[in-house]
Amino acid sequence: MAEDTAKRTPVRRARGLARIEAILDAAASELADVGYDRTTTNSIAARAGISPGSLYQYFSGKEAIADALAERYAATVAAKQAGAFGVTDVTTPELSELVRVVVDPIIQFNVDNPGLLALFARTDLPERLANPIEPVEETFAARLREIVTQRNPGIDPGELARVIETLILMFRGLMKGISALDTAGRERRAAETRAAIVGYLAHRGIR
Amino acid sequence: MAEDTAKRTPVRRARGLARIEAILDAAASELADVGYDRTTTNSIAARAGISPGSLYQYFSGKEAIADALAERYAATVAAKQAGAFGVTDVTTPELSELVRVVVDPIIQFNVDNPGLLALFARTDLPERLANPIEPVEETFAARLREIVTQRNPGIDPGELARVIETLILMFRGLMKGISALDTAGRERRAAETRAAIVGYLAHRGIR
Amino acid sequence: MAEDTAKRTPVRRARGLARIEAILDAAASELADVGYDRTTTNSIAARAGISPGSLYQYFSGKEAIADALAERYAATVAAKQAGAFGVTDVTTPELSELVRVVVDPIIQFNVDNPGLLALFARTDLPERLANPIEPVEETFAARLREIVTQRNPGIDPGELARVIETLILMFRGLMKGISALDTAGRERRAAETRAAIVGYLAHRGIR
Amino acid sequence: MAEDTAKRTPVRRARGLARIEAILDAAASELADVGYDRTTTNSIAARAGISPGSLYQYFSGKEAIADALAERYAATVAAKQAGAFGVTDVTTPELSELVRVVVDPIIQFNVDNPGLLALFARTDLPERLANPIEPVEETFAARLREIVTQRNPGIDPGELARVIETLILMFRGLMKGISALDTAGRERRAAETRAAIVGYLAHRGIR
DNA sequence: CATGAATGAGGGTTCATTCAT
DNA sequence: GATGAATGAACCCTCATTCAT
Repeated sequence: MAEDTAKRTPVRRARGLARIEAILDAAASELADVGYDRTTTNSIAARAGISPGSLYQYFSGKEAIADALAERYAATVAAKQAGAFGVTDVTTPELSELVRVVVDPIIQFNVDNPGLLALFARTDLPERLANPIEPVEETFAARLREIVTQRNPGIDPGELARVIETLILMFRGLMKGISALDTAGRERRAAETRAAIVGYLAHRGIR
Repeated sequence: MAEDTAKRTPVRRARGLARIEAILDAAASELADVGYDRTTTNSIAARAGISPGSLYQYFSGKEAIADALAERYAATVAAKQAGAFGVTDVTTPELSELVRVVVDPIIQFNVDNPGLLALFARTDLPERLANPIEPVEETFAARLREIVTQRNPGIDPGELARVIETLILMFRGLMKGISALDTAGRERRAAETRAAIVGYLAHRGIR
Repeated sequence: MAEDTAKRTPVRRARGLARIEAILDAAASELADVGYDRTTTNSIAARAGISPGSLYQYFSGKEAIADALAERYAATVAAKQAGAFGVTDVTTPELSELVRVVVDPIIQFNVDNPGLLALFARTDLPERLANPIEPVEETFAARLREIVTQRNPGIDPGELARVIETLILMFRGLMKGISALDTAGRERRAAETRAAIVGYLAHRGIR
Repeated sequence: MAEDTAKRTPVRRARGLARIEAILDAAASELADVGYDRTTTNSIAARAGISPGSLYQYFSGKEAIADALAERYAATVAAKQAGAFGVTDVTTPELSELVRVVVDPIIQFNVDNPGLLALFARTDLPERLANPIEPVEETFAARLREIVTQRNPGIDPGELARVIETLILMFRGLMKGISALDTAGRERRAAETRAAIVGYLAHRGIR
């Protein structure tokens, strides 16, 4: 996508990157507002302040925009995770404290990026094709897997997989509409989300 | 839409009702397969074995079909709930036992009606308009509210509302894709769902 | 394409067939006027007096229209050939007389169907895919092959193939723009076409 | 377009001319590959190694490129013809020998310039506008006219015109796809082309 | 009532051409 | 001059809805 970017003048490259970001921002907004199917390339272009044709200068089509947005989400999450996790002692803290540290940034990310959930809700993908948004959650899932394994050394791999999947599904559900809430509402939702996760894990005997 | 149904001959009315059911069945299948946006009125008609024109004899449009399907789901759930709940002692059982009795029929309903979730996932609705599917969950929510109130008499109404909402959202997330699983997979998912609900409630101090 | 046509009422079927003919007529006109690439589905629809959407009731797309038109040409040519050839003694007549009898109907067909040539001139087909119009010429080529073989029993198959190909290519070239000529011009062009064919064959030693 | 070329420095002019040649080369290749309609100005620019904007520095548009290419073909053909014809005695040789000497360079030119035929095949021109490629053939036609007149002094002008036109049309048809053939195939095609021309002329009573 | 052909606005996308840099 | 991003009209096609039969 950006292999020969270096050949261009810095100013051009900068403008191109800004355009790409603007398009992805516009796409994210549209996704949040009307979902994937009703997000049109023309509406993305309009929202990004460019013409329909220009959009195709940067992306090969609607799907490519979704892919790039998914990638951008994944990169941002990875960066956020690195920051939040890197400094944290994983084995010592209480479960509820750990959940707060690990989960809160993810919640915040969902609040900040209401388009994210729309990508998970895509209904136009044949079953056999992975939804390109999956890597976003995989970043999260991988970290969870690591933490749970470190704290529960003997855990059965199949059980681990089930637990992670359950956490992801619960989490997705609980993030629904969180961006539309006011600050107090979001904090309440975040508290319930933490409670649900801690409660589930505790009940499951996972520390 | 059906106000003057009584004027028609019984046989006509019966045929009309059968047609309506066929249309709703077809719509549910399509919804399950491709989601709301990609469900076309023509495909519904084809699946129902009627012509596109006939479909509009019974429904004023695509939206009206979704509404009617939501209503039908609500009615079915209400009926099922009545049956499953009516005979049950609500205050005595262990939480985990109660959850099994209350939640399992709902899980089964989701398994049997994969179109249901597609209605919750609609992205084409302006925020201010309630999703017509909500009544389905309201049926469930009302019963949950009743049970929780009976078992936890002094509970704060605001807290109650938050708990119910959280349960609903978790539940929705956990039902995602359950119809596509095999029997063993469904049972595992059901077990995790129960664990999540029980764990959340227990952690919340709700019995 | 028309497998279950019989199920429809006769009047509907008749109208459908008329529409198909109208679309093919319109397509042929457009092809003759502006060529394949510049023939648009919308212009075909407009010329056929229908809406763009209606066109797709009868054909799956632009390519399918070209295919159907090619088929219709092939069928018409086959019918014409049968009539002109069936009653003719092939071995006895002078070459020039035979050419007149065999070639004139083909010339007339090209005059009557200026869209035909546009199909041969398509530039959008990957080499490996046969142009769907080929069968039209194949009908002609097959008859030529038969005649030449009967009159020149010992002819080498490779030479035969080369001769037929050459005749076809010459012929295509000579039909260019014939529809735009007036009656006298057409007759002159036909005369030259016959002369070219007879001359080539005679020079080649083929009787 | 190039009126004030003289004002520029020689080096600039030279670079400009090189650019023009590069653009015409690129256009010819594209024409050969995909035909006129599917040849895009952007693909020409890319193939010429310049930007789309630069292309418009040298040509006012797609049509102008086709015109210039036609002119270049015409000039090249004229030069080639001069060379091949200048040294030849036109009245003495056998017809078949003369045809070989006159026609072979033209065939070779078509082999070497597969884009040429694509210009003749343009379908986007209103009837009233002459195809700008015609001058190419006119060069050829003029020489043919001259030769035929010299060898057949009393020929009727109308008949002469008809013969020349017929030769051109046959020839065009026979050049179709010749570039795609291997060496042996090309020689066979050339032989048939000569046979067709000789045969036609002989049958027509033209020596 | 049922039918299914007809409609036409709008979707994703391309490309000849323009213009700020 | 050269660049290549930007433009927007037009392309092929879909689908919710209507209407003549």
